[in-house]
Amino acid sequence: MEYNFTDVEKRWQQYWKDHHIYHVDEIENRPKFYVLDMFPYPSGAGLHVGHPLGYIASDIYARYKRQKGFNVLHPMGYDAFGLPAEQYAIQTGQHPAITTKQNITRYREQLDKIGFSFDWDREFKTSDPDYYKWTQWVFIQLFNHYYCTKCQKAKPIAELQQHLATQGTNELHAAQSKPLSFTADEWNAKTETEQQNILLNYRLAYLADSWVNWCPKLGTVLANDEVVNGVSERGGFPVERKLMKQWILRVSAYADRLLKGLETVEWSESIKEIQRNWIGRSEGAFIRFQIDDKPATLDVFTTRPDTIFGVSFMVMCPEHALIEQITTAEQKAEVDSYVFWARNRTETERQTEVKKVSGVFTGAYAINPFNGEKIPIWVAEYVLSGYGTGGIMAVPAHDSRDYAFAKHFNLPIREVIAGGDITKEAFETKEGTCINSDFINDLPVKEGAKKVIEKVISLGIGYGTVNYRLRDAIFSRQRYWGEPFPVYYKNGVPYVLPEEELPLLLPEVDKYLPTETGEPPLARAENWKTKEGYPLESSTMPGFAGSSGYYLRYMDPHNPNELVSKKKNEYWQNVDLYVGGAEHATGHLIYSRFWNKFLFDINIVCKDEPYKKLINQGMIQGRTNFVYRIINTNRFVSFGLKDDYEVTPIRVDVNIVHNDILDIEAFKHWRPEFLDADFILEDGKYVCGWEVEKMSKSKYNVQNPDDLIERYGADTLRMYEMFLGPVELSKPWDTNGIEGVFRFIKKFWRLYHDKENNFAVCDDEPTAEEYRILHKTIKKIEEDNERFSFNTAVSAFMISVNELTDLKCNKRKILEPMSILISAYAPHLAEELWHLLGNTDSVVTADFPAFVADYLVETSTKYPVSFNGKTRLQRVFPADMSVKDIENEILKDSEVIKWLDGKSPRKIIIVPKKIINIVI
RNA sequence: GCGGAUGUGGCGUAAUUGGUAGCCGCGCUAGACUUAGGAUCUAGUGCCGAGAGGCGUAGGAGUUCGAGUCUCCUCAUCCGCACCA
Repeated sequence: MEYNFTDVEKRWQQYWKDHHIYHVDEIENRPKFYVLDMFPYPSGAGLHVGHPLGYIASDIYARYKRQKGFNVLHPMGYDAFGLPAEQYAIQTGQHPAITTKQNITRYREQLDKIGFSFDWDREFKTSDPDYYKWTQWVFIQLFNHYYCTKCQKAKPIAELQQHLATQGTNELHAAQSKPLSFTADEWNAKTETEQQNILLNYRLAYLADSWVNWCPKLGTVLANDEVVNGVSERGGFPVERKLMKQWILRVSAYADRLLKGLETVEWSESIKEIQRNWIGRSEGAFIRFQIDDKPATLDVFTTRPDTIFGVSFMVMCPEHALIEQITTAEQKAEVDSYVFWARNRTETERQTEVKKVSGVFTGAYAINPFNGEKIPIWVAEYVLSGYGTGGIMAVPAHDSRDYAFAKHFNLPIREVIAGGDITKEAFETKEGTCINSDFINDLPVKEGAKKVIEKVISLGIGYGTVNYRLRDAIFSRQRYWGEPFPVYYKNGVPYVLPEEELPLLLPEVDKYLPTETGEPPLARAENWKTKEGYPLESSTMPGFAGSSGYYLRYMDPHNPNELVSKKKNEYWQNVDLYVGGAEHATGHLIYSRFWNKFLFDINIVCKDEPYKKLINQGMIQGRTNFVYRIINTNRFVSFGLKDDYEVTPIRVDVNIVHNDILDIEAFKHWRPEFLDADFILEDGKYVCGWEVEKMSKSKYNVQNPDDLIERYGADTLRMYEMFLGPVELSKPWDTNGIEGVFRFIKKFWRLYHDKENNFAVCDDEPTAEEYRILHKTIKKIEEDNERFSFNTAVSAFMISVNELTDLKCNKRKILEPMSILISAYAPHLAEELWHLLGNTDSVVTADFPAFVADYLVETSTKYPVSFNGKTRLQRVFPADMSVKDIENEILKDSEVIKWLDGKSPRKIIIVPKKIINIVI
């Protein structure tokens, strides 16, 4: 009997649990380190081999850091609110809490089998009332704060009220939905309800009518990042635009800080770039255009104020409030029908027909403030309501979209930047010289823009500004399975509940569907109102509510009085290493940063950024196997011969295929229709084809970690997942290679055992060579761990085990440190060996072995000798030999003389301890 | 279209600072052992060539004594964004 991983793994998992080995407390004099995995949504399908990839990497790092003397916080929990459990509840009538609980139990079992070092004492799920109490609490704080644009931080709404009561909107520096203007007297004269409505214009969590992504199939509104290519991210259902009253978070107020903060975090360049694009900062100007013959103005945002003399028409988005006011009687019918058509188009339609030009003339004109020219105002879909002001000044000569529009409707195109050929296409460069532009003629573009902005300011019709693409986040969902808003309505105006009344519990409902009148499911709950009888909000919060600040709660998970205590927050600070998928780049990772910055502003947390270092693990794709059935038969032809027949490829369960060879007997019993199938073989085997696809049940390519653990053990699975390649890289799962790692684990075990599998480690003094191997390994593992290069570390373990096996080394002074080194990777194996070595404590708490450089000092160096850069031979010289001496020696070498072939070297390059290159 | 990343044996990959390209593992070949197996061990395995040797890191050019690594161009693949004014 060799290494019995089943017994060993079970035994130590129990031991770790019984002895609370992974429990962590704050320890004042010990440096902290916080390692966090993006917490999982517990889906019904359980874990497949792709999920633990990141968890294994972070677990290795957490264990390593602990052995290096850090107090490591490494928690786990569940993002438990969400659509799948609710969809399932709608179908079956079963409460989503029950499904969620079952799924979590399954997840936990699977996670436990892999041997993670999570501190489960800190576990929570977002659907626990003790947890969502704090999600609701943060919402109340957001509601009670506004963003001061002058001091660039959140401030209490009471201060804003004070300001309005004494100065009105004068000198007000607040992020707002729309600019308002009134005096203190006007404010004070307003009713309570009127004032509350106005305050919504400034609150960081506010209620507003806005054009939202409405998904009828899911019966809810979605945030921008939840809509992908015009369909819902979950389920892939169509999304429409709809004007609805919704809770919204004023994320846009933090756009600039979210952008700047990226410079302070250690994230991959690609993910920072995705966030930068999503935030989409652009510099330009707001300019107000007077409408001809009307007491109205049209505001535009432009990044190219330098092209103001090239404006030949204006465009408003179909949602623009001004349309009704300025459209002329003659144009009204046409405009109405266009606007109706455009507003009711789905996101998908819009996006697939981007190249199609459409629009309609309003009949109204604006006046160019710089030359008094009358310019026609159009309505067109290509101008978006959510960006800038919803209106643009069109400069067809220097913007390709305006150009296409002008060509289509035969509008004038006027060149104002020299250098292009506007008869062919728009000339969009930002380097160039202004022409046909009055007082900015001959100026470079940048100078021209500056001058125009100065003029705009002096005319009092605008200002230079920065605009962001980042939009406020819709925060309401018309669903059941989420956090209830701690909000009630009085006179139609929202108020938040007092903090003492939290948590506001999710009520029971008879059905998880909207009411007959189209209200969200919570409206079905009996008595869904406050003690005083005011109706409560019936929407719930979105999935990202609970995941935005969860990292904080792990610091102080059971605190009933605070989200996190000041003391514990100051100890744990923020996440040192965050591991998770790159798909959260524009969702969770933005919201979470926003949420944290707000909590920083109100002095709840001590760090401005939540996640210092981020690693995005790659996706593990499935490797699907195919068999080939000859058309109209039950005959299957092997991969290499299939081209001689007309065949249908059929996906086959990867679990009955080994190294692409089909287990024919298993195949016959896989499905009844294959029972009497026959086969055309090559070399007596049926060879399957393969393809890389997403891992999914329907493709029969799912590899379940439990099966692999049963066959090879958790340590093998852990090391194999790391061995596949760099953590960040996406790669197809291929079980074939796992045998190699399995052999390695057994070989490692055999170092400590004799042929009869008796533990046999001796106390002899190791040789210099054995010490060299050990310290080379210590150095390598330490370096690789530090740079998250776990694949190369596994390979380094294999090399040293091969070398120690060759030396038949079974010496304690080598093998004991080796067991510590490998414990982060193969904790069960390491713990067993550690105890066999006579230790009574856990290897988890052992110190990482100290590297001693002396053991690696070489007395001689083997030099590759190359001629014109091509390596020809090798020569050994003492390590301390001078360059001059080496040169003399090498030229006497008979082999070198042979390669010189009678010529004399032009130059000899000798890099000490590296290389000798002879140039002929 | 814009932005980012990647490209190395049959396969997954390695080469940390410009210094012997292919470590480690899979697969494959041959052999040993064996109550035949999806176990273990030994040797070999980038390509061409009998060999000497030649070629070789997507392709092309360049810098350098020396390039997988640096620069420029081209191609391919993946990811993100996409009427963002």
